[in-house]
Amino acid sequence: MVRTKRTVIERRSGVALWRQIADRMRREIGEGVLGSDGRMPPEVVLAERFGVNRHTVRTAIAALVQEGVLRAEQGRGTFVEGRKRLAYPIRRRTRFSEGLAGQSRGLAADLLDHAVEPAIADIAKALHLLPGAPVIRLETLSHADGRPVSRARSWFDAERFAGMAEAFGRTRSITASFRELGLADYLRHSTAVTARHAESGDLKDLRLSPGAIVLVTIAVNVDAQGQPVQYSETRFAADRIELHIPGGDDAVSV
Amino acid sequence: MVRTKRTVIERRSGVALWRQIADRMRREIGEGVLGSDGRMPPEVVLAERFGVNRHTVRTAIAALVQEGVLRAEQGRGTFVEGRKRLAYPIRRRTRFSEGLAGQSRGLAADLLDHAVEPAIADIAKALHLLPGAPVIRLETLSHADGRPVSRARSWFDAERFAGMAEAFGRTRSITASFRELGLADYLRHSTAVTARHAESGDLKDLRLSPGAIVLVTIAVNVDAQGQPVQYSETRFAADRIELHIPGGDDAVSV
DNA sequence: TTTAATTGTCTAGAACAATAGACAAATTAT
DNA sequence: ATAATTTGTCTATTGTTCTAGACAATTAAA
Repeated sequence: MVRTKRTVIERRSGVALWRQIADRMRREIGEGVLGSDGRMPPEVVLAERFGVNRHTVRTAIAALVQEGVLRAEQGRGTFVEGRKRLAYPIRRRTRFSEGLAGQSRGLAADLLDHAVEPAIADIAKALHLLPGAPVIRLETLSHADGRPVSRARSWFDAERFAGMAEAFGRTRSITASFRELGLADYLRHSTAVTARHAESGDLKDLRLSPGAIVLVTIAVNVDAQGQPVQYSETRFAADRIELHIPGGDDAVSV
Repeated sequence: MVRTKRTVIERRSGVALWRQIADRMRREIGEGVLGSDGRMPPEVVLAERFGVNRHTVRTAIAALVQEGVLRAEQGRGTFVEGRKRLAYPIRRRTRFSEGLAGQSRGLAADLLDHAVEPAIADIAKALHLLPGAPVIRLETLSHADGRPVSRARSWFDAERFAGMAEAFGRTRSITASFRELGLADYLRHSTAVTARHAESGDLKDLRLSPGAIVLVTIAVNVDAQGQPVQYSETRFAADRIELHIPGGDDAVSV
């Protein structure tokens, strides 16, 4: 990543100074610009650098401490708890754990909720089903290094993948669950990426502070015959994950 | 895009209520949830829905009017000016104008600035040059439908593509400029995507309000022999553009 | 024309954010 | 042991944001 200019803190922008500073420090920590030695500059120095009062910086630091990014010790200083952003490769055939393996430990996925429901238009279309056909919805949360990195909502044809929720709850893996249900392999058909502010539910699950950004991917997986098997919307904590799209093999058109 | 729950407006979050509401309305307008008929609900209704005072909603609307997303007419109502997000496809052969052709008119790219400078480590590495080797830096701004959509910073080997700035200033196209300089074709080698709050420079160029989000892509283009020809960092206005990756993969596949 | 619906403007007070200064408490260096 | 450095706590003041209410101005409908 290349950075040249100095972000100016904006007043009267509807975003409190402490929040702008917190967001910026979080980013710079992720980029290694700040606290690369694990230690943050003293509050007075940061206040000077951002052109604000020391108390304002303290509020920002308190937010990052709350988030688990920083740790403050009286008399000693403030230290970095989090680490650099993980690179998440988006390829035709990539699986969560393979993608992050080697960069992090403690990979895990939790099943938060699941339900069978009628497919709304978007999902029916993506899965090549009739609107209203029963689909299984899975709400999952993925961790790396003990920190939550993504929150996903996936839909599957309830007829073809009847035991999906049960299998995922046990295996904690989509790939493994598919295999149990007779699908040996699958490919990514399409992925749309956008970004927005995290919503309150995601703030909680991903342990973010208000104003934090999520990268959102909308993806469709297909089986070897090109039949859609999974539709999903995933929210990544933008300050913990970076999506990588290698330009390798040619792609199926949309 | 699928949405189930109702985003709660967060108080004491460091983000002013009017800004949270503005951000959310901008997003819902982009998704067609709000103002799909071109008309916004009355202020009183919006205030009720968000659980805030009418004046707070008015501040949010004023920001979106300033941004060009809404237009308010006394006695008549408030109307949508902007339109849905454009899809920007990222493929092996990614071209700006081809990508957005058919979705919008008035495509244009402006050259804001250019310079020859020594390559810093990141860029030298990406372009397979020695650190400090001369590179051309181009600062460009792209529009669609008369609205700015992306702001890019690109680097090229100054030796191989000596006339790049002049050619781009004239042709307003990277593809055309490459062709003039003897490069008939190029491919996308890699793309990294992340997201963050827009910085003050981009706020101005992309005509965004503070707190707005930009999608950032770091891309490397290569020639037919695999030799890197361009390194670029592009910031897209996240509420105007959605990146589309045919045949990618994402996080649910644990 | 009258009425209803809607945006625009004004005033005043309450809640929140930022500044300023002083000093306490803990740690490290001299 | 003493001094310097650094985070933690407290009080007071000022500016910004949010709420509340009233009413004007404009448009469209009855």
